[in-house]
Amino acid sequence: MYDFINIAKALSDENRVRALMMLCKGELCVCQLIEMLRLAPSTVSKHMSILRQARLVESRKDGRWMYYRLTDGDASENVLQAIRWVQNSLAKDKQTLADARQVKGVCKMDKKQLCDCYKKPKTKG
Amino acid sequence: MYDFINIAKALSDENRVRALMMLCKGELCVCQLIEMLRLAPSTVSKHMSILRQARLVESRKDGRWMYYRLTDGDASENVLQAIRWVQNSLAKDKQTLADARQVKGVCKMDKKQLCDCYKKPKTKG
DNA sequence: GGTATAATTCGTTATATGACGAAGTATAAG
DNA sequence: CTTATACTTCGTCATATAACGAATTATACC
Repeated sequence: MYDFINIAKALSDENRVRALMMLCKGELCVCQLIEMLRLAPSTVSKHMSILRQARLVESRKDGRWMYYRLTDGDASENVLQAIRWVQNSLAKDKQTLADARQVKGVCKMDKKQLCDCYKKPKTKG
Repeated sequence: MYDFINIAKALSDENRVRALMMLCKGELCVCQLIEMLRLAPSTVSKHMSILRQARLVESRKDGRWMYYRLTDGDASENVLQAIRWVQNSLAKDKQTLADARQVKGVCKMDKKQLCDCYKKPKTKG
């Protein structure tokens, strides 16, 4: 029950669900998620840790960069079912589609440049 | 997205999830849910209205009694999938099994007697 | 009609959550 | 070794949520 509630809570915030959907096409770095969600680094980090605690995502560290991806093989059936539910429910969602479009561009950007963005006082719009 | 988040929020409270699971075997009256959850009538009523807003349950009024049941046929695929996810995740959950056992007894009780219970200052325990 | 009653709505309170910036940690670069 | 940097943790604040009892609504019974 506790695990279930944890997953449901993780899925009850729009920014977390957006992040989760963005990971459908492959792993993303925190700085890329920051760029997409337009939230403070600390906020995005917290969101991702909540998703990870719920076992919905996994992470790997590559140097200074932290990558998050959807949990796959080694996930419990309940987690997998939850992920399928999110994906089915939001496959045609407006925000999801817009994010999917935009994330492609973000992936092409140089990560160094990306990280510089959120240090300046909100120049990028 | 809004609908999805609404469902996830509805599922992120243990008492609401317990209520939902109790409805798997058939409809229940509010007074029966009050007895099971051991919460104030106003609290239970609020919980059920949240579940209804999320379209996870439907209700019918029979005289003074209000019955809630799981949404079935006329539900969206996303709602049905959410319900299946809850059911699969919690089929073997300890709390769920205990509730299933207890709810049988509550269903056999006289509703009038049941409703009297929560008017007295917490005698039943 | 008036009273009792099942449920809901309203108002209040305590706690949980989401946001941020500052401080801290771990790794890369000089 | 020192500095820069990508991310996380911590502390704080505003808002959301869950709980309750009081007041209200809708229906049954007299």
